[in-house]
Amino acid sequence: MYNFQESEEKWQRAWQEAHIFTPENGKAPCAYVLEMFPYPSGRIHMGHVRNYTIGDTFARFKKAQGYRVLHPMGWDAFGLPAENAALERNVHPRTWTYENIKAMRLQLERFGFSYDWTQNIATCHPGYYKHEQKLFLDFLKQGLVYRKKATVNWDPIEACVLANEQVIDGKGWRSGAVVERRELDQWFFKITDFADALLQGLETLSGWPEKVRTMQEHWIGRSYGVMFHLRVEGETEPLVLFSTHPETIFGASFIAIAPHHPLAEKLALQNAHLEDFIHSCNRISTATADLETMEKQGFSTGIDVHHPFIEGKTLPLYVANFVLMTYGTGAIFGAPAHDVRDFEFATKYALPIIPVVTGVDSESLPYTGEGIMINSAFLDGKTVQEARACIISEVERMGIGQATVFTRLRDWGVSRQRYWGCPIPIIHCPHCGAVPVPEKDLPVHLPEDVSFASPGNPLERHPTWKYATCPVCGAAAVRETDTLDTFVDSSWYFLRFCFPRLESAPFSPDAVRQWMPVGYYIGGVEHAILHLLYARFFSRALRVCGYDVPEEPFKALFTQGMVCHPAYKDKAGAWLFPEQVEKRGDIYCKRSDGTPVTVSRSEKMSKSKKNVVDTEAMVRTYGADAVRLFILSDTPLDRDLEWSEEGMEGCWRFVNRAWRLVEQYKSRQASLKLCDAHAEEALLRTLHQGIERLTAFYESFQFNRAIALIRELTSAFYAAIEAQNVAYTVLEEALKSWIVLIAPIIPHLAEELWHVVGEASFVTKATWPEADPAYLVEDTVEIAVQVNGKTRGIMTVSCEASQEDVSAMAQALPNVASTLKGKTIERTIFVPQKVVNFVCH
RNA sequence: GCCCGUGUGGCGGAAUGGUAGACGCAGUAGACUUAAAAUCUGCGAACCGCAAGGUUGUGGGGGUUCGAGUCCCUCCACGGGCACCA
Repeated sequence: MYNFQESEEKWQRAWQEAHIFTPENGKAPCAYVLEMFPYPSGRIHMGHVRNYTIGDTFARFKKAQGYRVLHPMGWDAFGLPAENAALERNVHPRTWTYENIKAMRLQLERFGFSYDWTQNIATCHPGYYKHEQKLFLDFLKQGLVYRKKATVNWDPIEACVLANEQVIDGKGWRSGAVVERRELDQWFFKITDFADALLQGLETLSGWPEKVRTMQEHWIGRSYGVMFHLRVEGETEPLVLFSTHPETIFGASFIAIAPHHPLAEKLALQNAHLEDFIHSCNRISTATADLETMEKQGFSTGIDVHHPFIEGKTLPLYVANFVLMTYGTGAIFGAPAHDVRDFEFATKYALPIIPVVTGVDSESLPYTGEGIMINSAFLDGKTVQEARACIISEVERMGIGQATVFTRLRDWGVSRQRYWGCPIPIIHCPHCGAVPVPEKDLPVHLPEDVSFASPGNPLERHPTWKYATCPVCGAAAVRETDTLDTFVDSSWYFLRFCFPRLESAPFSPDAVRQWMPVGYYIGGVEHAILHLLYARFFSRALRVCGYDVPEEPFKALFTQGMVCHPAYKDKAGAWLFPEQVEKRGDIYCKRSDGTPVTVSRSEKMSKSKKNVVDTEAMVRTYGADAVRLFILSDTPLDRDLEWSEEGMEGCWRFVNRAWRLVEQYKSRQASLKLCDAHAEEALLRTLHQGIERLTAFYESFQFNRAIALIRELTSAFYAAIEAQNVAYTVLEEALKSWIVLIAPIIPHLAEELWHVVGEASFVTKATWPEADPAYLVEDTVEIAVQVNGKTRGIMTVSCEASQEDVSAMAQALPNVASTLKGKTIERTIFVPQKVVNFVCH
């Protein structure tokens, strides 16, 4: 019986003691395999296990293939949960975080992942964030960081800023206080400067899933249109509009501006009703939800705006809640006949609806398709496309505007009014303004002695920390008390991970040149936009600062699906853990009292629904290898995986079966002397064809298919041992290849077996077997015989067989002959080694 | 609303336009055992048939092709992303 506990512990210790996972020097090609590093929440969940098993299997495969592999691990250690823990349990965020790191590292070590734990990084360590502060200052020097007032969600009770997600129905998630809009000075990264580059870069990322590229494309969101200005009655300043459909301008029946448009705010000074209206829009726009059901509302200002192309015509000016200040110019013209949103608004306020494209009756409004222009003066008779080009050149000729491209992407606000993050290295001087902390004074350390007893940012309230002198003029000044968004930490960690590292610089240029870009990046699809976009921005920004890093940090990306399980609820409606439930016959019952339980469909494991499986308990019961095997079996990695206890047990059985195979071989070795040349060749064929296909499956991350094939190989070996017709010398060599092939997935067992077959070194250092081409070509092949495309028989023929021979043989098959009887063959389709098809009537 | 993805046995899934259902789970029969567990071997889409074999079958409908799970059109269901984006 295989003692997995003993074996797994033994080999994990041996690997670490031998520093087997530290990248070696040498000339071999490099492979940088990286999994998205975890937030140290305290527990490893199945999602982590899936993520890291995928990466580890691939890293081990590449190592066996002779690559120098960099496969690092670390901790994305700053973040809000640490502060919440401080509030709830009166424990320091640092203590909480490092304790979690310790606990999670122990859990990860039990899986035997090929990390060099001596090279572990936590982003909350000053040795990490001091470099981040340096990068911030580099960005500042290059004008990639700026400060501006921005609107935030302010919780008046907690005295802090809330993320949009923390605002529920316009109230703070914790305090329940009505959230206010406040204008605060905040730091921004100029990601919009790179909108074009980030968009174009996507086209080069052939190793990324199409889906992720599309999501980023939409997130950046380009609109091609025209920006032009109009004269507003009674105003000296013109009003600037943006439109992607300028050709519908002759169908315009109103102008609408955003509630926070400067003109709206100016008008509100003299109009209390308008002020009220703007105020009512505020309340709603802070609450993120329910935009969909929100009713369109407008406030008629009574002011006229002059139509740009129709002399003497004016359009009424509205302030409307559906116009966003954050997109375009915050002002639009409404063409109700050809825009769903404008149509709804015009209907509500009884504004004219003027069709300007043919083929439209009142039923089909609003119409947004192609057609011929009407009611549009000089555009009449043109197609929509032609009209668009025409009106843009007309706008430019008249000097009232120009063709413009707008992006949806906003600059990245990185200020967080939080303690547990990287301090922003800035000193605010009453005379010199915002002054960078000199590099020699880095890092700006987070103070240890902070209190969470009262609301607000502890850095703000600290008795001494924020007081400093201005590095320029020496005057009394205060430190920036905001810290950086944690997404900044994860935007460059993969550069710091490059080995060997420097203490004196954020990353070593030599190491980066050697390892970057990350060859294989593996993680959850939930990071498809923010993290991956920010990291791509960082690379480009670093280049602007003179760092030699590749433009695209991740060459190939693999996004794994979620780990799912049904959720259970008892009669009282309380969630139950899977182990509290058992199946009796066809119904699910509570284990404790047998009462029936309702079962939901399988969904993402989450603590709140208790549909979680404890990773430690699984390792204890089945061993790391069996869990690794299960989590890679059956389901392709980009799909959601359904956890099943039965499947888990099946994998445990396979681990034991693999162990018994070698045991059985050893016990029968002495009697394996007779050799049947045919049987031997057949086994070697199976093996070498297996090597060929398996290598391709590993390479393309099709681990589910790799495992199916490994099982087939295993069965073939069992059959050979049972038949006793292959000499042990041949069999043993074949078994050794097989052990190397299974090692990336179940490394502990493989090490153990490697040892049993008499090898002294590590299988983890063994070389990947190569398929012998001699065994890959077959003499004969099975081909299908079809009549009118329907398969009527199968026969084995020589690979080189001619069409004539194959046809003759095929027609002689009894079943084929009877089907063909009385029919005339019109055509014979022959695809060598595949099929012969008789077309007849 | 827009964009993307998925749809194959009881279940997870496999299949360069060429034998649909590899491999696993659950099931079932047999071997071993006093018995059970474990293990090993076999069977297994549905319908008709004693069998040989036949018919149907990859969400629905249509098309291209000698041949379609695979390509094209269309509809439906589910999942995900974005969303008053001008």
